[in-house]
Amino acid sequence: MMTDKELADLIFPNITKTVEDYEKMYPERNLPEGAIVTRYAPSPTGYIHIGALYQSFVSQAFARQTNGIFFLRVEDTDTKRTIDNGIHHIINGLKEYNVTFDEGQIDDDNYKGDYGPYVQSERKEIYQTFVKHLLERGLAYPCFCSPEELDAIRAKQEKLKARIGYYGPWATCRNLSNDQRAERIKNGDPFIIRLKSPGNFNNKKTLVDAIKGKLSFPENDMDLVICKSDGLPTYHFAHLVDDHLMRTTHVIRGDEWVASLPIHVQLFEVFGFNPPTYCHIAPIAKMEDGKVRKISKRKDPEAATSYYHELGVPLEAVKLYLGTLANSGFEPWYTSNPAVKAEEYVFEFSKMSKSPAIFDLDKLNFICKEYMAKISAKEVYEGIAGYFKEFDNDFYEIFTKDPEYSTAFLNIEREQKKPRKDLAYYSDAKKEMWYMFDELFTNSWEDKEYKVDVEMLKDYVANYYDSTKTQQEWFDDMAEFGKKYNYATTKEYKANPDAFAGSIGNICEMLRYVVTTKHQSPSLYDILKLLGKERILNRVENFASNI
RNA sequence: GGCCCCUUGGUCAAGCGGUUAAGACGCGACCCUCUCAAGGUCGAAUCAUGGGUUCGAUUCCCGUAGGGGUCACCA
Repeated sequence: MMTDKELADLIFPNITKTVEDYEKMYPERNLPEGAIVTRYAPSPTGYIHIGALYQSFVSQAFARQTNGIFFLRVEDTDTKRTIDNGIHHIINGLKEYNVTFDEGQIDDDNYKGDYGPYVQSERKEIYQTFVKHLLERGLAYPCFCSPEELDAIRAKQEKLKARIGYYGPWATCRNLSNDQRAERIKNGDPFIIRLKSPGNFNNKKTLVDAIKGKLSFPENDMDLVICKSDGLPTYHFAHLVDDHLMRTTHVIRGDEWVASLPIHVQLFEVFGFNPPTYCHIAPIAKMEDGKVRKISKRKDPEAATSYYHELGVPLEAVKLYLGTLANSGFEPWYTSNPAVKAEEYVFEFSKMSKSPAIFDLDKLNFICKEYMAKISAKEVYEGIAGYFKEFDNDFYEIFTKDPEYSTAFLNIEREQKKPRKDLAYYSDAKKEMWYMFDELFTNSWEDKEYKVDVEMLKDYVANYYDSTKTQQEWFDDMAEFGKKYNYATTKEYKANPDAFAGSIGNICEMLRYVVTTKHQSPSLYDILKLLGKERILNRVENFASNI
């Protein structure tokens, strides 16, 4: 009769370390009371989902606000999904949003932390040690069922309306003798390793999730796969080993995992470890045809963080938006604190929503505008330059030719108590200010109906306009000039429209139209000043000859 | 289908047994020394449903409906 120990040695002859060895190697962390140790644990697909950004941003905030640790663990046990450079894209993609790590791979060439390796494919020996530990105690067993046999079991269960899964009487390999197992292994039969579940489906179990609150469910009685045929662990088992050994205090992850909680809790119990605090975050959703659904990588371009980058959205604003979704207290906090960073807010798990939030583009746009108005013209300039350098080099060249000029335009109506709010995205710059550049200025006055007194404007610009005047003086001058052509102040004109040719406002309007080709623009005074007398006159004359 | 979770205006949401049920986005109206963008004022719009418990339920309990998640050698 072969013992469990002998079987374990047969399966893992090269594993000589023990669970205890690893316990000593990765001791409890020495951190201040209440410090949160958490992680972001992506598969290296290179893709960053908006929900993943949300989770990592929140996780980072929790760790930092408690003087804890936020680390990156690469979950590459699914070799089929791993792509080259996937991690490079993830690290750099998150860095754009100021999400950075204390441990794990912290940038393209540097690694940090004493609880590694932080890449699952490099932890094979550790996982196998833990699997062997179970095998030695008869708490796990090799299973030789082929995918076809498993399908057959499932089909039978469906027919009988039984619970689907590998458990109890359905778990046929559970009852093999060790001699039978050894024989099949020696025979070269492929196998995987399952946990011999001690759970009873009829026993209820409750636990408290930091976000969802009290959760109750039946004990897990499925004999789950813990070690795949390639020798790598499944997610569940890797989660147990890694989060225990890395001394994670809070597992912050999407709530698609709550259904796995019975399994995870059981795994910790089997080893006698304390489980971490679970924090299951509701997903970011989307409304489609009146139905709510999780925002999807396949169907929704806006699911990728790169989408916002390409759109020219200020990435800080995306984070601010995510902050409003995370905790309702966040929004009043940042609106009343002009110069703060999103991650400085003290988040609370208990204030996170239990149900999905529908992504609201209108709200994001609003936040973008607020953000753009709050930062300096210089910062806006940098953001715009960065965007166009990547996506429209022609405009980039023009825009950056005279940084002072461009910045001055961006500063119009900015340094005041209620700053101008017309830009939402960096990419808006081109359509908002193209007419400020002679290279782009085209004779495209489209409003053919609109009547302009060209002679009057020529007279005004040539003989009255003075770019050194203050705004008030400028306006007063224009009022004075207006009298010559029988244009009154707005008030006077409104009171007696028939007595005048028009109002000062009408003169401004004509000038604005001629100079910008548009009926709307930022402060005309500032635009004229930036353009300078000569260019204004050119445009007026140009208008006269093109009309 | 089994198991689990969720449900306040169009959206994000406050509320935690007694409130005229906050606030924000969006929407509408009006006001505003040059137009826009803003800003200001006002407005429309919410407790899924049926039973309990209670002097009193948006708040607590149960059922119903609707929604979501999950049932892989994927994470």
